[in-house]
Amino acid sequence: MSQADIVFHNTLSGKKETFVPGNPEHVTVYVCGPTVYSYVHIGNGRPAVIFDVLTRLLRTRYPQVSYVSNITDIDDKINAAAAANGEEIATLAERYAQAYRQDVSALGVLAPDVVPKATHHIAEIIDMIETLIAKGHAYASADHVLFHVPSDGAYGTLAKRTLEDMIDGARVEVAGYKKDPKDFVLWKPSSDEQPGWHSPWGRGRPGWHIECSAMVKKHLGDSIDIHGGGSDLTFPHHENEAAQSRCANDDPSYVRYWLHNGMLHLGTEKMSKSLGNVLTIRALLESHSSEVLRYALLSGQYRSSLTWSDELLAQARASLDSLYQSLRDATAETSQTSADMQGLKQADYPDTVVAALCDDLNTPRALAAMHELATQLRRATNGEEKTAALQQLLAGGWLLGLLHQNAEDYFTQGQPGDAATLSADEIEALIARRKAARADGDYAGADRIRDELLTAGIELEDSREGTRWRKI
RNA sequence: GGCUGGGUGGCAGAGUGGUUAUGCAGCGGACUGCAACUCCGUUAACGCCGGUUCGAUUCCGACCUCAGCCUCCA
Repeated sequence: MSQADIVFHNTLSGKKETFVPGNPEHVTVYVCGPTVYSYVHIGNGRPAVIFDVLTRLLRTRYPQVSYVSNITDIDDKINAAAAANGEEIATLAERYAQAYRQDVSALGVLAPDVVPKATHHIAEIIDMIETLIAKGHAYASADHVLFHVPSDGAYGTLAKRTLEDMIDGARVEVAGYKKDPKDFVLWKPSSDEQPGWHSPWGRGRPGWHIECSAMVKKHLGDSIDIHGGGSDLTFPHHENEAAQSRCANDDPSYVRYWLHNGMLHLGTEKMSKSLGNVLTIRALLESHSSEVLRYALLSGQYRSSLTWSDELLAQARASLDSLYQSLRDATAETSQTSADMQGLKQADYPDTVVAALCDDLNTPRALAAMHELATQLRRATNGEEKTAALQQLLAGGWLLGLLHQNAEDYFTQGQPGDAATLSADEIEALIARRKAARADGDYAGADRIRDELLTAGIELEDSREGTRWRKI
C-alpha cells in the first residue's frame, strides 16, 4: 500500500512538484537562519517552525534526514551593534546566537543536526572563492573578490528575472572595481577594527552569500534536496548563493526543491527589522504560551503572508484550548503526550494530518484534521475507540509539534500573562467550600465563590466526578 | 516601472466545475440548581465585469485592489 506523495511548491518552477529525493536513503535539507545582532522576532520563528514540521514529516518516511540550519555571525550590522555598546563582536554574536536557539526551542523547534556558523567556515569559504576564480567566475579587484554574474548563464532562474529586468529599477551601487554592476562581493577587505581573516587577497571577511554555499557543500554536499528560507531571501541571497554553488561545484542542480515561506505582517506591512515594526519572540513569551505562538504560526499556509495580531493570538489560544480540552477529558488515566509519539511507524500517524502536510505543508488543513480527531475523541463511546482516537490525536500533535504538554498541567498552570494569582491549594480550598455550600443548598453562597474565582481568572467545570478548574 | 503571489461567511483560514472544510464568535436546543464543560442542530462567503459551460466561488480574459521582491531582511 503506497501512500500519498509529498508535494512541494518549488520556487524554481513556480509550481507544486512531487518530491523525489536524490537519494531516498538520505534526504538533505538546509534552511537559512538569522543574522544575530539582536533578539530575533516572531517572523524569524516562522521558517524555524515550518521547516521543523517539514523535517518531522520527512523523518516519518525516510530513514535518514540531515537537517542543517545556519546562523550568520559575521555581518556589518553585527559589527555596528557591537561597536555601539563597546562589546567584542564575537561575544555579541554568540550571545544572540544562544538567545536565538533558546527562542526557537521554546517554540517547540527541534535542534537541527548541524547549526553551522560562518566564522567557523572561513577556510571552506576561501577554498570556494579560489575555485570560482580558477574557473573564471570570480575575480579579485581592489582588495575585493567579486562574483562575475554574466559568467553564469543560469543567473536569474530562481528569482525569475532576466538580466535586463535587473538593470531596469536597479539601485545597485556602481562601484568602480566591478566589471558588471550586478557583480557581487565574495570577499571584502577589513579595517583594523573590523573582524578579518588572512586570505590570498589580504585581511578581510566574506560577503553574505558565500557562507551558505560553503556550509551546504561541507555539511550536505554539492547538491541537496531541499533549501528553505524566507521569501525575502529569494533575491538576491538565494539567487547569488545558487550561482556560486553551481559554478564552483560543476553541478547544475545545486538544490532540487527551493521552499520559501511568506512574511509575517504587522498591520498591512511586513514585519521587518529595518522597518522596526517587530515583536521579538522573547517579548511575546512574556504574555503568551510558546505553544500558542506556534499554533498561530501554523494557522496559515507557510507560503502566504500571515498577519500577526492580538486577534490571531486570541483565536490560536482558544483553538488550542479546545484541543487540550478534549485531551483533558481523555487522559485522566494516562500521562501520555505527543512527546511520546516520536518515531512511530508511518501508518500510526493519522492519515488526514499526514495528507494535509504532504500537500505542500498545508498546516491549516492539518489543524482542521486535528480538530476533527479531537471531536472523534470526545465522541468516543468505549475504551477502545477512545484509546485509538487519543493515539491518533497525539501522533498528529507530534508531527505539528503541538500537544506536548500534559492536559491537566496545560489548564492548571495557566499561561504567562494570565490574571490568576491564587495558588492551587487556595483554589482547591474555595472549591471545597463551594461544594459544601451546594450540599447545604446554599446556591447563592456557592455562586459567590464561583464568581470570586472567575474574577481571579479561574473558571470552574463541574462534572459527575467532581469539580475541576482552569486558568483563563 | 519589472517580476511574483493574493482578494472566501463577524474574524482566521482550507477547498472545490454541481453535494459549499475547520477553529473562534453568534443563534436554537439538550445537559446543569444556575452556569461552565460537553453534545445535537443552525445562520452566514466566495473583489468587480465579461466569456466558456446545462451549471463557476472554482476555468479563461479585462479591470479594481492588496502584499512581497527588485537595497539589509526569515
